[in-house]
Amino acid sequence: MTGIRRLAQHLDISIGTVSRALNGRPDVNEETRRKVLEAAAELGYVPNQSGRSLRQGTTNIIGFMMQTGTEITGQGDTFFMSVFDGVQTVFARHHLDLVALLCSSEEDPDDYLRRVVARGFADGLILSATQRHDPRFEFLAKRKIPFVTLGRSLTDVGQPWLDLDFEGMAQTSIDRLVAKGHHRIAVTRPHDDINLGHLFVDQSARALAAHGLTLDPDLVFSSKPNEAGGYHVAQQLLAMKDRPTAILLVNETIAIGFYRGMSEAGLKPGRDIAIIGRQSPQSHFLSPSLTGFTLSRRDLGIALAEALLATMPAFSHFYPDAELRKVWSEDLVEGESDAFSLPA
Amino acid sequence: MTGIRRLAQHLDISIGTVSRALNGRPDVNEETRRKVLEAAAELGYVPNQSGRSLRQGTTNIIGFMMQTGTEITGQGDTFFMSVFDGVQTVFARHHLDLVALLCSSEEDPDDYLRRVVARGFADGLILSATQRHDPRFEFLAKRKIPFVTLGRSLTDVGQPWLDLDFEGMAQTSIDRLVAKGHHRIAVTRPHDDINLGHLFVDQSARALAAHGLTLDPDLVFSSKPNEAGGYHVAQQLLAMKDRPTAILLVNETIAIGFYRGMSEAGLKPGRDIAIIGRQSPQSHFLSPSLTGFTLSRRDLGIALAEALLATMPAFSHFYPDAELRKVWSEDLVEGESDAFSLPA
DNA sequence: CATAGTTCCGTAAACGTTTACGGTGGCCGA
DNA sequence: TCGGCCACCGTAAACGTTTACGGAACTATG
Repeated sequence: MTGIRRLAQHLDISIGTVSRALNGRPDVNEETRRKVLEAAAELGYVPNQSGRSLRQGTTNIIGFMMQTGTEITGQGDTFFMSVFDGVQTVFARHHLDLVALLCSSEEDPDDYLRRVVARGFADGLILSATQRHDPRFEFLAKRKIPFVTLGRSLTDVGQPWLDLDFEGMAQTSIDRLVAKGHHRIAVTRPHDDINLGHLFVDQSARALAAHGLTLDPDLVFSSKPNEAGGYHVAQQLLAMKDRPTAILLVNETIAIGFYRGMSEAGLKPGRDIAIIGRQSPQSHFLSPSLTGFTLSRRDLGIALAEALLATMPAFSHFYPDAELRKVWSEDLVEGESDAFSLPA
Repeated sequence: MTGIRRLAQHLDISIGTVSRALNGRPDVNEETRRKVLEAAAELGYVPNQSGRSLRQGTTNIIGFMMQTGTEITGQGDTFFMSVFDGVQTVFARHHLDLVALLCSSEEDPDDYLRRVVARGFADGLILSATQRHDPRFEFLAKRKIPFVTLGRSLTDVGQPWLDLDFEGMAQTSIDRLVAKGHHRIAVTRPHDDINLGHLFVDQSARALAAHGLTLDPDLVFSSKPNEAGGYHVAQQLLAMKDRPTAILLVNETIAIGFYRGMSEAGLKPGRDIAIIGRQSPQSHFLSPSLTGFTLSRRDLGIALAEALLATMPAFSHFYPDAELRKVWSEDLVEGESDAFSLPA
């Protein structure tokens, strides 16, 4: 005699009533519910997840899919850890278990997702490292699996997304640098069609245009989003005959490599080139200090979780007015890396 | 009509035979097995995991528990990502699904583990960030849940573990530095009772003793395993009147902070102080280059997976002679950070 | 030919839940 | 008194598998 049956026998009531009591159904006497909960705690009863999954066709698991190994994510990965943390706190309130599904570098993300879904692993999914054209979207939409993405994509199937505010960052940065007298300004963009990084480039161009300036195509650098990428950009940029006086480093981690590249060339950020980047735990140890955007990753995770739950029928009533699609603004923290200004 | 029943009906055989065919049981005609597999592929049938879990009492899931948010892990987290990758490749061969269980900074790891286990989440677990005295060990042992740990602990319940070769690193480092004429050598250790970091300190002392030297207690620095920790160590160390001429930075990421601390004081690694640390993707961007130990994280993950499977009855025959307890040696990559030597 | 053994397959129970359905008893109003 | 309603509870089916058991057909052995 195990599980709920044991509990029922111990209380001398039927298993149906026990189940109803535990699941908060209305049609059970409050007095008996009290007894059931008490006995459950006493006997240390916890419902068997396989049993309820089988019956309800639901797993109570949400998967957060990330890529490992490959340098696509690049974020130094503490980024995702923090976001995950925020997501977790929301789901915990609903007794949903959050697990990280790390797609190995050896496996195709699409195949991996297919396996996960075929196995009926999760009730909902969070996708990161979205691609410009991402087949996963349609796949999930066709199977009616609720999901939300961290990052935009051109493949829109109506799912909720959250993303960084590329446009806002570009606008703010350009305005700031132009005000300091710069007119040859370089920007970086993701090397592949990850996310909608091109929005950053586009908006930079528009912002420059508003000041009567143009974005030189030679000053758009494609970079892997890691230290090596930034280092490589520095090498390319410093080899130019007519090198820019300022640069926007849109990714979190590339500033570290860029600094290294500059110092090897005997140059100093903020003195020889103005830099605006993004803050990260690692960037705090750069010298001179980095001027860059900062982001509450945890809040981002919370918003991500709420957006997902808002689309799941069983939970949507908890979040009637969640923002389903939202760019996440970042604050600019001023450092010394963009101190370099040109005479008017 | 769904699932295996549909498949059976389509083939006009019994569901029992279908199940046996799919699960590779011997008592089924090879010809029918072929047909079943064919039809399964055609109809896109995949067994319902809840059903088999309920019946077999097994989930086919292995959980890799990590801590998030808190600075305990510190490894810049790419460390775990890489290890995870290695684990994954092994499990994939056995159709085991690996998920990452990230314990939030807000939750007690013991409570978190309790929840995971109560839910019957996984067939086996990998624990990281082991503590000097770790209650999780006995908890799992009592429930007879197979697990392996990445890191040693004084709480030994006979489970397999893999760990870094603290003794080897200490011995190699001390010998090397002493050969360069250093006799005031500092070492770092984890700030809390994480892992068995004290082994590093102990072995350093023994190695020094073998050279007729002693380890000054004032030169043992306790450090959080992240950039800030290294920075703090630098500040303490540089403020000393009789400061050491060399230091061992046992953690992967603290060198970055230590470098920063030195440069702020106008000092240069490898010129004013000899440093031996540990390599990481980030440390490649340090200048001067770091002399440090390097580790095949992926291989470590593979060994970890094999050690776990070796203790699980259903898989142990695949790994008859897996090494269950092993320190993982690292190679020393020579850089410029320990160039500083003293005249004999 | 009788017997034993082997190979293959069908039957049905079991895993632990949830939930539709129906039933009992009490209360209330007509 | 009766019918109806309500609050509560028990019964049993269902979810999709796996597997112990037994049986049928066939082969080998004497």
